Amino acid sequence: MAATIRDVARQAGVGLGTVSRVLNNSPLVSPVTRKRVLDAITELRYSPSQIARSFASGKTLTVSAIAPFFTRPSVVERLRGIESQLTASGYSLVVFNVETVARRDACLQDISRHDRCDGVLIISLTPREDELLALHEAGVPVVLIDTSAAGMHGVRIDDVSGGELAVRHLIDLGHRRIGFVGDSIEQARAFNFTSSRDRHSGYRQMLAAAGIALRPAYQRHGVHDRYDARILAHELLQLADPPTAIFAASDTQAMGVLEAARDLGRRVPADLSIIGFDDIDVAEYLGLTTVHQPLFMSGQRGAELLLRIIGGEAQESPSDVLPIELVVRGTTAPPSA
Amino acid sequence: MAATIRDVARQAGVGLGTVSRVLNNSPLVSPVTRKRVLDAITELRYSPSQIARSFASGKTLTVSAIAPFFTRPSVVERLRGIESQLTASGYSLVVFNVETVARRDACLQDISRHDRCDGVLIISLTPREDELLALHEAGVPVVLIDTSAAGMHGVRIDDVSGGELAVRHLIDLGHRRIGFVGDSIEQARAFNFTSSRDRHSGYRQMLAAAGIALRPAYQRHGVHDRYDARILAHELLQLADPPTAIFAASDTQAMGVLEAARDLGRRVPADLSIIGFDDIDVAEYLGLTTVHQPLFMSGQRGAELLLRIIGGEAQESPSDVLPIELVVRGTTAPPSA
DNA sequence: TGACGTGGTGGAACTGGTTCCATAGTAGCA
DNA sequence: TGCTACTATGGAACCAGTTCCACCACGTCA
Repeated sequence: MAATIRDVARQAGVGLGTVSRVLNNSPLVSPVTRKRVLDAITELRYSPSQIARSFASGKTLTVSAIAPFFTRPSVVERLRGIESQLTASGYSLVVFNVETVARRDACLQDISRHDRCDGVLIISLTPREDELLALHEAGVPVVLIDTSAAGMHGVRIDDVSGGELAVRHLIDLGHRRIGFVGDSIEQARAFNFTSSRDRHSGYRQMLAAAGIALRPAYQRHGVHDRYDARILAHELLQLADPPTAIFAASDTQAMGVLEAARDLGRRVPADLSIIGFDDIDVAEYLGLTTVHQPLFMSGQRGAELLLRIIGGEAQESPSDVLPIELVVRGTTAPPSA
Repeated sequence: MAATIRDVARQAGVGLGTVSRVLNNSPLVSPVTRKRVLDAITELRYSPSQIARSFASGKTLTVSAIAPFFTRPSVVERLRGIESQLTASGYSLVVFNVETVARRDACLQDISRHDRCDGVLIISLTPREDELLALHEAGVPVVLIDTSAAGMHGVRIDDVSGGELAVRHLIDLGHRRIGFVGDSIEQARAFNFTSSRDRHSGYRQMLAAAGIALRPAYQRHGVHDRYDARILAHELLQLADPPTAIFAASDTQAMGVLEAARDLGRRVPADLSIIGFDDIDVAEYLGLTTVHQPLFMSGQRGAELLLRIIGGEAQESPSDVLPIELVVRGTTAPPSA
């Protein structure tokens, strides 16, 4: 059917190796021969088979990304960063969406067996001990984004500091009664998510540093979405002694808190201050005060790092920590009276 | 290094073909032999090379999706539908993000040459005549999502009817001065987007049907994002005789219109009614009246259709039209006075 | 003049599966 | 008992590239 490299060789009156050399831009071809080959390629409308190429060379020019909940704006933004970096380097991106624990485990196991990609990017999911071992044994280059693990390369932020940053902002404004809304502990454990957990640590540490007692009733955990966050915030706001400020572990959850405030007629920020985390696209639209993290860049850097590892460049610093920044908008203010 | 099928054959004391048959669940293997082979596989920790498999069989078990502006919530939702359907069928998804016209053209050209995937899903981008020809010639199965083209399979909605539906709602409420904010005509032409154009047609037809004269000043076009939509809405609202209602060609653009109303102190819906299109996730959050289209399902159906085509099942009906629905929320009301 | 190096070239061997043909074994049947 | 038919099996050929070794021609240098 389609022309093969042998057809081209015959047509051009040269050997197989020469055509291969032309295809791979080897300098060891004389200009005259090169032209003859190129002419034959054009004439036969030849296009090399990528699969045969991968098969013979062992390189697939493909990278996999494993991402939980693909629809979360923060994840999408990271994927966009990954895609931009990969296509710039001629690599393709295969995407795996993880929405259940079973699939999470299946994906992480599969990597170790697949030879379908040259490397893997794992977003927000932290491999467990046994999985780390399997990955190491399989020898597949892996870069973690938004997490880290012993002996693994990664690109992340300091979530504990981020939590501290958010809570310090609230304390600086004069708040003492500060609530927290974050991910369900069971879900986080099942998927092995760490960001909400770490931001929560930051929350606790900063309160402790300010001499504010921790109140268990002020700390709520639920599924990472607007709906659960809204319910949790309802609970917080209906306490006898409700918080005057709430730190949500993500902007998505902050949106749920905003809804709850609206439901209960609390004015934001007059009656209630709200701060989120991530600085996703709609945060600006909603005027949400939040902690900005470079999402697009995390994907870009992660992909770049992975490609360097694939290319055989040894990386001294295993983990890249990106800067975060407080973005004050309209949902935080000093507590009223 | 890793065990090959020949190692397994030797270990199990059987022939190559038998191992291959076991791997492919052929019934032509006796239970005893099958067990021997499976034991050898376990013992050698053998895992078949996917690439070699693709190479030999010509099937890649991979599907490509070409999507413009990956970050748009509507596109993400479609991709999620695609991914869910594909993984359920054991296929992988390679994603190509298109953000420039050059990349659009490159992607569409590449498909015809690549043998890297078994089929292609194209989201929102309509191939041109010459591209259609090339695709046809290449013989790659293609399914279009959110568009259609002569002789191509597709999954879409009726955007003209959608535009009519939105505008009829406004007319029914008593509006006569109705503005439109949609995609820039140049950009739409360059990418060959059609949805905003068709929704605009629906707008014009419904106004004509209601005997309302078209006013060029009421129809504005800009880049498909919040920022441009905000500026365009500003222009509309500052006309001497401003519209009492605005139909935005997408929810994203409706968000820009909402911002403009806020900027200028117009109350929504008292002073200004706003209707969007798509019913993306935040539309509910914002209480935006809009035209709902089944985004997730469009991806799912498109992938399903593509897999059937790849499987060799002839499809009689080339184009699948999904239902749309008016969702009335809080941003539309009768005009005041 | 002969030894040596080097740029340019051809082609066999190899990658790890699938496919298909040949063949052995065995049951069914007249 | 011999013929047929069908199951179970082995293994060569094949997919389309890359890689590497052998080799030639030609210039350089002692």
